[in-house]
Amino acid sequence: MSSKAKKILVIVGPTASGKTRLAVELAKEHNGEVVSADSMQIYRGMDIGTAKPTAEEMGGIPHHMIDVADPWEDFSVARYVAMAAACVDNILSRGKLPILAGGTGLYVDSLLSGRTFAAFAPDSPLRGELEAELAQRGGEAMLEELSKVDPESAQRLHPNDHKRIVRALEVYRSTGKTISEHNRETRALPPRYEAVTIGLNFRDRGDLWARIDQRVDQMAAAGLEGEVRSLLASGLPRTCTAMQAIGYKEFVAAVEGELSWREAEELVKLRSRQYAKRQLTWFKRNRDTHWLLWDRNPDFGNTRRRSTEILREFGLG
RNA sequence: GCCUCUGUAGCUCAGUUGGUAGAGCAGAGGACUGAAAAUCCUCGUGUCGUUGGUUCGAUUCCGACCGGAGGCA
Repeated sequence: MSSKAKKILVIVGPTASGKTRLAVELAKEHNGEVVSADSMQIYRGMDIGTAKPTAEEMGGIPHHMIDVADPWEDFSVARYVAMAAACVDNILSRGKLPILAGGTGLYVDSLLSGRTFAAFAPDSPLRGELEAELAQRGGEAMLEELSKVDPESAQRLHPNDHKRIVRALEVYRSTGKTISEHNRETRALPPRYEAVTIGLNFRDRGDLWARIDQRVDQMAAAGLEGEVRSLLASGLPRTCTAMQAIGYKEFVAAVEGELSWREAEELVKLRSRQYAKRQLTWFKRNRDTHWLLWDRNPDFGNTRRRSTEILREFGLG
C-alpha cells in the first residue's frame, strides 16, 4: 500500500437530488468511474424502486457496488467497506478517478474513515438471543447490564434504542472488547482516502419534495408493482433487509391488500421525504462538504463547472 | 321547512362538572461505527365556527346565525 494520498471525489445528497447524473457527467469529464454508496442498489433485481441507474444513464461509465448481492442475503457496512475499498483501490491503480456517489451516509463515512470492523461472524445466534432477552427484560435492564462492562455506551444509549443496545452487548460478548473501546480505536485510525465532498441539495425544500413525488410517480409508471410481485414470487421473505426498502415494503402491503395502491404510493412519497430529511441531517454534519444548491430546475452545466473548480482546488481534474 | 348530531393545532380527534386546552399523525431539529431506505431522541398558543346573553370570569351554560353530516316531511 503506497503512502501517497489516495484522492477521490465524493458526491452526497438526499434522494432525488441528482447525484447519479452529476457523477456520470463528472466521470466523463475527469476520466472517472463511479462507486455507488447505496445500501439498496447493491441488491440484484431491485431496480425501479431503488432508482438504480439504467445502462443509458450510466452513459458507458463503469459503475461499481451495484448488483453485488441477492436480496435475501444479509449485507452489512463491513461487507460494503471491504468490497468498495477494493473497487476504489483498483480504480486508482489504473490511474482513474474514483467517484463515490450515494445517499447512505454510514457507508460513505465508513469507507472514507479507514474504520475497521471486529472479526466475528455476524450471523451467530447471539443477536437473536440478545433480542429475545431484551424483549423479555426491557431496555432499562439491558442497559444496566451493559453499564457493568461499558458504562460509557450505556450512558450514551437511550433505553428505547434496542438495536444499538443489542449491538453493544453483541460486540462485547463476541469479542470481549466493548464497543466504546472499539470505536475509540477506529476513530484514531488514519482515513483510508483523501476526499473532496460535494453535497447536492435544493435551495427550497419544497422543490426537493416535488422531485421526490415526481420520481415516485415515475417508479409506479415504470412498473414497480411488477418488480415487487416477481420478488415475492421468487420466495423472498418479506422480513429481509432488502424488503425494508422504501417503495418495496409499501408495495408489498398493497399486493397483500393491506393498502390501496393509491395509499401505498402516498406512503412511499411520505417516507421518502422523511428519509431525505434524515440523510440531510447526516450529511450536514460534515463541515468540509462543498454544497451546491439547485434552484427549482437543476442546472447541470453550471454545477459541473463549479464541481470542476472544486476538484482543481483539491489538486484533481 | 322541522328534528338530531357536529364545528377545538396542518389532519384525525380527546378534554375542560365554567378559571383560555392535549394526544396520535404530519412538520421541524438532532443522533447514528457489522440491519442504516433501518433504528432512536427532542419540540404542541391554537381568534376552542361567528355573534349576542348569563356570570367576577365562557372554549365550556343559553340564544341566534354560518358551515358540515344524518333523519323526518
